[in-house]
Amino acid sequence: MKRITMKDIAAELEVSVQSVSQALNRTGRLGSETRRRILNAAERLNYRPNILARGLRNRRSYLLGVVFPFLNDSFFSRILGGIEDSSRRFHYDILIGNSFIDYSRRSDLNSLRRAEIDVLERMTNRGVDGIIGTPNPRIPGVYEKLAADGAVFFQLMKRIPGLNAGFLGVDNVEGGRTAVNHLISLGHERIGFLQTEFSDYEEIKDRGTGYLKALIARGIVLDTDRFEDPGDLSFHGAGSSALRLVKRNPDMTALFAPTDMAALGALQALTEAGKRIPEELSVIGYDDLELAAYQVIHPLTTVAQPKEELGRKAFELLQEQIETGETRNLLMPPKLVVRRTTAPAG
Amino acid sequence: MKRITMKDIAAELEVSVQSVSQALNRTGRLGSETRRRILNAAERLNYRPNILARGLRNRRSYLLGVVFPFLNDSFFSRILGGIEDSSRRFHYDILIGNSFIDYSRRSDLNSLRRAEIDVLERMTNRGVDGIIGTPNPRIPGVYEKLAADGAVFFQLMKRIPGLNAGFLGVDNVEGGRTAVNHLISLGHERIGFLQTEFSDYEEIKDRGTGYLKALIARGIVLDTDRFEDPGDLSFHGAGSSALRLVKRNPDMTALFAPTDMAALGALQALTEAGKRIPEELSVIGYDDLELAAYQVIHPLTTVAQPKEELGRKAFELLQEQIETGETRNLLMPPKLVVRRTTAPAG
DNA sequence: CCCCTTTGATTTAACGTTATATCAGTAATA
DNA sequence: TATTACTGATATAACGTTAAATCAAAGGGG
Repeated sequence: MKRITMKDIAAELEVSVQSVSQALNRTGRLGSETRRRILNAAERLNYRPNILARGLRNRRSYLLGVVFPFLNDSFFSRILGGIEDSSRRFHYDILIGNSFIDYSRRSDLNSLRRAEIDVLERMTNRGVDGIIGTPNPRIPGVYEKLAADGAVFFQLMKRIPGLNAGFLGVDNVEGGRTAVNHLISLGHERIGFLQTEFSDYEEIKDRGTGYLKALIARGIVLDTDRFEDPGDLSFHGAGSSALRLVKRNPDMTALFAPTDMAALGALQALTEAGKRIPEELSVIGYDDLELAAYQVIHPLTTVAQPKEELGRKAFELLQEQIETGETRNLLMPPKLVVRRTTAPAG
Repeated sequence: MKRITMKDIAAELEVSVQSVSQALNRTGRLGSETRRRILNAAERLNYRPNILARGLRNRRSYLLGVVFPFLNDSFFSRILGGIEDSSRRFHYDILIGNSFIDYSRRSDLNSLRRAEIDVLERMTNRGVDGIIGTPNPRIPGVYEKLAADGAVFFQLMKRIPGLNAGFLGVDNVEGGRTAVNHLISLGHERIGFLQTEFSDYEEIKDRGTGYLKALIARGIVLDTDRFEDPGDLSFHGAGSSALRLVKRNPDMTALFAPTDMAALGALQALTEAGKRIPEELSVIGYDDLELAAYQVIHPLTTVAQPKEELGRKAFELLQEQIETGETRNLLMPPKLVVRRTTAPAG
């Protein structure tokens, strides 16, 4: 079944194609009677605009690219949901792509670079008005080209130093401080931190900075070197780290794990080692994954990042950037969610 | 910075635009020397094809629509990852949309219908070659129009009765049977089932059918009415259901929860009620959400649906449908994942 | 009654690409 | 040498839409 075009409507009513366009878009000055007839015919013939053609002509596609390292990740997919939620209202459609950023496996940078460029090029070739993405800071020189390809880029969560593009993230230093302040306010002083061993996990480093700042601000004297353990922060890696920390610091009463996954790994390992939580050791995580909320034995106290809100906000900022050309940077506050892995120090 | 078009290359080399097109696409018959010069210039000037224009001309967009009830859902986002994985290789891009718009508000069928139609229309207006989606069977008459709008539709996970469109799902009866057979093989006979109270959860009903069939096949005599409890299968609802079941059947030694979320709710409620799992009661779930794998105390035995594989396969089938016009239905086998919530009956 | 403005509509051209037809020149065939 | 067949390139038109220019007719003011 052939799709109805403006041409068809024009032929049907013996008016010009332009009149049809004007009636449908309420531009120009068309007699109300003619407009009515055209609108009627469009309805009757089930006319649907061809957005490709419109985009070609207008050099404005109302298409948005969204590039995340992973799509099959609960964290990013919730952000995506937020973006979709907003963009729909403004008649933007979303083209998705993942860039395969893979920190843990240390896949070679060149192929990552290729993959990332490839996704972006495919999007710009489609004429996207803009791209929201979480860039890989280890791969420089990828996003700089974007502007040349006519697309506006907006950075979400991660940021390329010196790149002239908007950015929205969460204040990780503040988040770390919030987590540790919570522990301190419960009476804890000897607080451990699961540090990352990878130098480019900037969010984790920042959360560690927040940890230190919270301690200093409260005047807590601590050999933090002894209370930090650099591991890989995977479920199992974090478990090992936590055990090492506990062994090294028998007097430790609380632990700050900078990701929920790490917190779960720690919980698992510690529980199996016989530690009672939170009676003997308080644990706090970071991210508020859905994983965390449904822990059967240990609903996890954590710091929440407003995922849907991040997506919505990112879209607003991108849109603004498209309209005005101005780039804005913004930090949203994280939020503490108290569940059942933390308790006053005995 | 203006994007380079074929026109620009043509002007630069003083050849026709058509020659440029032929060189780039290896169509027609162009002298190898001319072709070389054009390819060189394209490279040098950083030419990028305009896929909108190509799509307009070719009436083939290499665009795919993906419509799920939710985007911010770990289950669907993993499927999406699979689709993306495949489609990328064939130079398809993916337009996403979610059909269950008002998840916060309690929405009536009519607005759901509007939302679903809206998403689909936006996609067809973009000239997508096809749409992969999980339709809402409670809303008939939505997808029938799609063909008229020139788009191929492929059903994933859920199916509209009588709709002439391909379908890919998981065999839920078989899955239910697999789960219960596992319990039976561990020596359990008095096995409970968390039934749904909603009549249109066909997957759950099917899993229940599998439950019954497994019992019959092994010659187990059971008052299944007494061992089923129809609840809402949410985390908390499943918890209440599980408690009711246990109270009503003190001799019950195993429980089949037809979703992981329900299983977690049951675990939570049962554990709090003092039930030791799996010593006193075996529990098996369904879905293999990431939630399940990381249960600290109770890593969950479950039936896994191959999510990424589903996505990939769905794409293959859709592509085939685009190429040949033939629609295929397919059922993939679910897979048992044994973890720590099941043990031999004491 | 003529000029000017307004109203309502059409014509033209363009967005970037590509299928089809065409054309000029050369080589092969009769 | 005239005819045919190929080779390498170009010209034309079209996909569906819309901005800008144009045009015809009607109304208004002096």
